[in-house]
Amino acid sequence: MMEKIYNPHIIEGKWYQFWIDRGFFTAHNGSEKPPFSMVIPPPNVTGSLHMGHALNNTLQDIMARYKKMCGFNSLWVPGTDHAGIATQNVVERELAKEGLDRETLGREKFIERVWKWKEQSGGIIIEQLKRLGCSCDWSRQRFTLDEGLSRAVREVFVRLYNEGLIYRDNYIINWCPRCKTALSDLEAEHEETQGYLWHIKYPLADGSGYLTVATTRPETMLGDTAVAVNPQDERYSKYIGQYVILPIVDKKIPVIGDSYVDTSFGTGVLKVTPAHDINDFEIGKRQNLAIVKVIDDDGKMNENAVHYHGMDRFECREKIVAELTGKGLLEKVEPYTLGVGKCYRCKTVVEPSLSLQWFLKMRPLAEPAITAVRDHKIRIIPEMWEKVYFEWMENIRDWCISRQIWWGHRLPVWYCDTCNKTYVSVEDITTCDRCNGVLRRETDVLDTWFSSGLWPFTTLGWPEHTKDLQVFYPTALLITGFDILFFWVARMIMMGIKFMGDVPFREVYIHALVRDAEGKKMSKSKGNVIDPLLMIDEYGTDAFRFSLAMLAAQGRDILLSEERIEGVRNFVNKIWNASKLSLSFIGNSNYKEFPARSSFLPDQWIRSRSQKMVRDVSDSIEGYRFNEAANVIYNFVWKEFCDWYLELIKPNLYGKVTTFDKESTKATLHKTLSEILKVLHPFMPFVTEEIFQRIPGKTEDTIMAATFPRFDESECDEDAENRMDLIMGVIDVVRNIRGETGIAPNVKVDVVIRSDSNQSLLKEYGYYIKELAKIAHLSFTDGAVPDQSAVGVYREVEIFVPLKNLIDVSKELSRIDKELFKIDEDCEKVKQKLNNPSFMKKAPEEVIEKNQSHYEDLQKKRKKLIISKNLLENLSGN
RNA sequence: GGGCGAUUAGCUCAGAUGGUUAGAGCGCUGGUCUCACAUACCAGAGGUCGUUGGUUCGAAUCCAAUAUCGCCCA
Repeated sequence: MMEKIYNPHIIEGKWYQFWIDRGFFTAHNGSEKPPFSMVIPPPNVTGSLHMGHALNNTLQDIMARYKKMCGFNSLWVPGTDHAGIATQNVVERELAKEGLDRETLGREKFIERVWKWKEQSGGIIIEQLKRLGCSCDWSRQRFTLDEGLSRAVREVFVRLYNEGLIYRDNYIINWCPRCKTALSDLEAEHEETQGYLWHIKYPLADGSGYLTVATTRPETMLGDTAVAVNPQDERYSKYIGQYVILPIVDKKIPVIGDSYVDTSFGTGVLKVTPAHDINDFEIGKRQNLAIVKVIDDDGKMNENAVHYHGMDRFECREKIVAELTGKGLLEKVEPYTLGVGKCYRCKTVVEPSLSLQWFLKMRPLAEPAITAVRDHKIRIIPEMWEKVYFEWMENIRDWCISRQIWWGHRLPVWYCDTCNKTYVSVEDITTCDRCNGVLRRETDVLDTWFSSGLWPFTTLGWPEHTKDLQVFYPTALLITGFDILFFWVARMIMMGIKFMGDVPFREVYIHALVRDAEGKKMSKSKGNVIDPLLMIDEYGTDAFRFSLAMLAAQGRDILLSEERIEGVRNFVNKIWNASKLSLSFIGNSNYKEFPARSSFLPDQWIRSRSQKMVRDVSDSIEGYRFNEAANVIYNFVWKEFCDWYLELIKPNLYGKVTTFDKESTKATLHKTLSEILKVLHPFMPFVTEEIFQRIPGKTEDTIMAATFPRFDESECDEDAENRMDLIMGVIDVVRNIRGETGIAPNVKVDVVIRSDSNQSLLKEYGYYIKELAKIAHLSFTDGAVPDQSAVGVYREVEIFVPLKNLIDVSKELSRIDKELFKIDEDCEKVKQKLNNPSFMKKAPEEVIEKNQSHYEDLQKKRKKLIISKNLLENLSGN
């Protein structure tokens, strides 16, 4: 017995466990079937499921289940990312609560502690993915710090180093004073900030005056080693070669000429701080300038900052401005909007700082990765993102890969302090083979994204030559959000090509970001997050997933609101109830070998419609138009299947009409319901499994193993659709008249129909028209029309509803007027087209024909309405 | 500063390669507890598709400019 209201909670856990127990998620690399593989964008171990994950993994699961049902050997590899900085931050916060910090604990103990934490709470997100219904192959679950993956990372590092692509150098990097580590360029997020442009006078050394520089960061002046002007700048070129006195520090620094200087920015004089600005650093290199660091790793001023030594950099800024003002060296201050780099993990303002770090040379890796996309070895969908990809890849800069944290892959690098030799090795080493000195291992770890960049092949077993790699690499598809296009997707492409000799995936589908109903990015600080788990608890996984799919239009942000999910919850309930009714009709009959053809028009019609639904859904999924697919199903199920088909078969199956063969209808119902469930399954795994299990004669143990319906043209029947359209149209007209004239639903009306060419059809299905339109007596006429009737027209059929004492004539008249007005409007538009000689000459024939027949239909309808209007006017006049 | 995207009903959004007579959900209005479902059923109102030009027989759809909003990169 099925409940009146669908209750997801008793059902979801049950079937998920069933799928796991029966191993339905496990892919077999010995399978004969063609492979379809994806790797999950590994969520952070620290993470818990947010809307972005929910959308991302829902879409992946739709593809995984869909492809499996289409006969593919479908593999979806799950796993998590160690998320270096984020995880370390979390554990450090825990330590802080105990009054500890990692320094006092020491590296080894700290790492132990993180692992412990990971074992305890690192699995939350995996459990949440299961609640989302994800059909990941959990037997292949990986973690970026797994032994296997760690070995792969070392292997890659060593190879890249030996090829000269990895190098160690002093360069300006983004330093986070709070996380106390270097960051890559991508990890510094630029944020527009209201600041100031301070104009500071630097006196000329010869006392002949001064040059005014403009800067947004006065505290860095302490590290200035030159001022630069553009040699083309007539105002200043004469000063090149002279010296200015750096205020506060009281040091002589040269005035240099460099074409980098933008003459239109500020005063046209640039202060050059090679240790704290990337462009200044480049100038410094070109011009052989001294480099003076003034800010240390804590974000505090260092010993070079004279009397500001030890002061916080922002406090120092204020103090310097005050000092300059006092000395009369501050010319003016103007408000200025500037982009400030912030740490993507902790939002602290990053400090561009000269530092000895490890880098990966990107150009040689980027070239083939650009070509791969350009030659469509990888297709990025929507295509728009290809442009973004190219833009970034073509301007790529070397990647700072070393981090001064502890949680991560420690660089496989050893130094000999005795003879200064550097070793890079896959295996741990202890002694210097040159001088026998004791080796010291590099303390830095790698950027987390370094290991995730290897994800598509390391998860499949690389560097071992595994069967999985052979079968499942390259993966077929990657589904991810655009926020990690550079962080992750681009790097995987480069690494895949480099180490596997082939792209890591054939297609990349980039989906939008989930925002709140106001279009704002969901964030904890804004308090506008919708917790997916709460939504699942409240409305069920299926409703939640389907909502996301419905909203997942390409290239758009997804604005999610709870009302939306509620609406879909109702849809799930609709499916549940429609299935309940259908199953009660079907009973125990399994219809495995039932003849295809039914003489009952609604059967022919729904079969035809169902095929088109199947076709449209497949096409949409294949094109990653998930919203389209979801909408097609939604409309088919609710409108065509429930509102029309189920209502039409009731008289037959309840035994009120015996004209048509019941068994054919039941067979059709059986077939259509099965098709609906299968098509729906990738979107709504749970409810479809639950109902599928109740269908008599099912041949598979699980709907997961059922075959996704294939478009069957032999079931399409244009004629049946056309005839059904007429019947539905006639019913609509009667309903419309009833509604518009205010006839109560429980009051039955009489209807007279006049139709030249469709009378027999309408007579044949008269009973059904009567049922659905609440008609007492339905009769047909060839000539005379009933008095005092409302009239409606559908195609060539005239429908008369005698109103007698039922309604107000004036209401009916205004209804007709309204309709006439619309028809006249349409007529005018079409007539204009048809009267236009160029249209008639240039438009394709079928467009002209369509317009002509449309015009004729409108005219016929118009005439009929005018007649009935006159009829009513005469009557009301009497 | 460079690039990209958005602007369609009260709200949130659909509308590949131009032929639409502009759709949906929610909300709203009116009516129904009709034997699967009131998480439902039936009916209805509501839009000159941001603005201005252009291409075309024909533009929400293509082009250009402009406004507003958003994102990315520097």
